[in-house]
Amino acid sequence: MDPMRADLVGLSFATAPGRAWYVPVGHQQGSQLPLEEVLAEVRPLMESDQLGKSAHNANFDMMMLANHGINVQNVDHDTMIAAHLLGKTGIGLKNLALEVLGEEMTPIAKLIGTGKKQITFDHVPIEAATPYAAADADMTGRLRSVFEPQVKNQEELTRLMSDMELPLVPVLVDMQRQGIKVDTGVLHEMSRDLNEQIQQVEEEFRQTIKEKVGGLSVNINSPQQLSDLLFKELGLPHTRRTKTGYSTDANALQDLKSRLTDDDINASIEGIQVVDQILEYRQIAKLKSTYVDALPGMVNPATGRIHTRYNQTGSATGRVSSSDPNLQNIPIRTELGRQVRRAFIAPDAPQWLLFSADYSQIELRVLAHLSQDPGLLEAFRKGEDIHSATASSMFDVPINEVDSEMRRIAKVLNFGVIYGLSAHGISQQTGFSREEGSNFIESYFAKYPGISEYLEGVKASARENQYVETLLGRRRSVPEINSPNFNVRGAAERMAINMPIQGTAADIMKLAMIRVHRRLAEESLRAKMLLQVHDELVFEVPQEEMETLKDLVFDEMPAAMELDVTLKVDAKWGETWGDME
DNA sequence: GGCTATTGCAA
DNA sequence: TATTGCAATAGCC
Repeated sequence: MDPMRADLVGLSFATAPGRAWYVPVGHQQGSQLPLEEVLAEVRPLMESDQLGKSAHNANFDMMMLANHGINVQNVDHDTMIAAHLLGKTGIGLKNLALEVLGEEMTPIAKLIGTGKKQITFDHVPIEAATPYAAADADMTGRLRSVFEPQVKNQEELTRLMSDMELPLVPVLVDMQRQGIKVDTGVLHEMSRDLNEQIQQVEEEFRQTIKEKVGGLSVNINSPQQLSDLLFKELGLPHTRRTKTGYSTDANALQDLKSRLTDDDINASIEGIQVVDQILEYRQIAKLKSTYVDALPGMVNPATGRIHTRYNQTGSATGRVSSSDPNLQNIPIRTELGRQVRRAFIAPDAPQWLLFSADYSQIELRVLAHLSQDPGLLEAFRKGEDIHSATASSMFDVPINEVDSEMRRIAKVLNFGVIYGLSAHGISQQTGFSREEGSNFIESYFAKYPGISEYLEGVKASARENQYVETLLGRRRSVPEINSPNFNVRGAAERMAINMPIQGTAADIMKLAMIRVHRRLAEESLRAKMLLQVHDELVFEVPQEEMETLKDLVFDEMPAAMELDVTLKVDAKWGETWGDME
């Protein structure tokens, strides 16, 4: 087999961890395949890859083969991207085959088994694997022939495909392969500390509830059991209903607490104590189970790094998502949480550092451009703090007389407008009444009439077309926009409002990543792009390249898209992701 | 073990 | 009863 054969088209089949097999697209079930030949060549390369069996997706393998001079194109992934652009969100090859082609495909589980007896795919005998590989190849080929013309039919989608999604693939793969270094010592130490704290809080919790429940055990991790405890045993005032009981989430518990504090009749030292203990337990337990204890197990022993997976076809708005682990939701807002970020480190500090560049208020800038609201545009052009500027307008005071409460409220409105605000949402976020929430919205739109008109326009267009789109024409279908059901329609309207804003911001970031990646290569820098967190890019960089990298991202990120407001980029750097300035 | 519900972390 | 994600635990089948 000639490794550079142009018609060897890569196709991921059965992603056992770190293992994908490649067969030419278009082969049908039962046809003769040169699978043995392909495997003979590809398998040793995969076995020898330094990252070994670390969990990765097909593109990871594709690029690995490309690095070894095998000219593969991952048509499987390309087809999924096309399907995604066409609005087929969140479904894989098997579902697409069923939905689009009416073909039922046998799940891999049938071949490799499940549970303890499960084997990885590279141990499946070749005779057994061949028909499955052929089925994947066949379906992918047929799906491509369905989707390709549909994409070509729409100029915007063709451009998104050729100028954005396809060039982004190798960027994401490089980031996945590079990984980020993690100091597991920091995490192990934290785990011990948190364990003690958890034991202590749980013990206090048991003491507090002992008299009420006697010998009965309450699992503090079970919302159902907590609901019974708080609202049946302790008789506390009800929170909002869920399907299984009363809500015990942090919001509900905070509300409950304030009612227990304010209301003399319900005054309950014991109740307040239990609620506080649950809240504290939850905070620590969440951190420990989701991050502190989980992350060390995700470090690849060969690289000492965590290699997240980036999903290019996972979201309805065009965002990239991250999994295994998700590095887009590592804590930062509390000091305890930020400590987790400190475990993400530069290699060989201080010769190397981590560097982070983020778009400042990208979604509000996008909104200013899309809505052309004069007030919002002007505020950005003046370079003002946007929430203070909004507060200044809303409350009719000079910007230097805006106090923190006014700014807080304005900030809620600015965020709210991106999410499709409601009077109720605003009241929840601000702590004011629904009535006052409604008044805030009214004065907000009075000052930003362009935003109001824009939102009405988006909704009208959505009702007409059943879809909304970003500035570059990425679409999201919103069929329920015309639902007679108030709740269903309302939800669709909020999605319709949010998608063009969030999606345009996501498009900008994708273009920026392609530009920055290209420049890093062109200038042969050792700096590497590691993470994307929606509006932020994280790099590792040798100190002597720091200034170059800074100039580079300040050049490329704002230039990703030309809007009527400039795209501002902030940067910070340090030895860990947790302490940067 | 697969599925749903609840909860909570990020932008 | 604000948008987009991913993931942990409980609890059911």
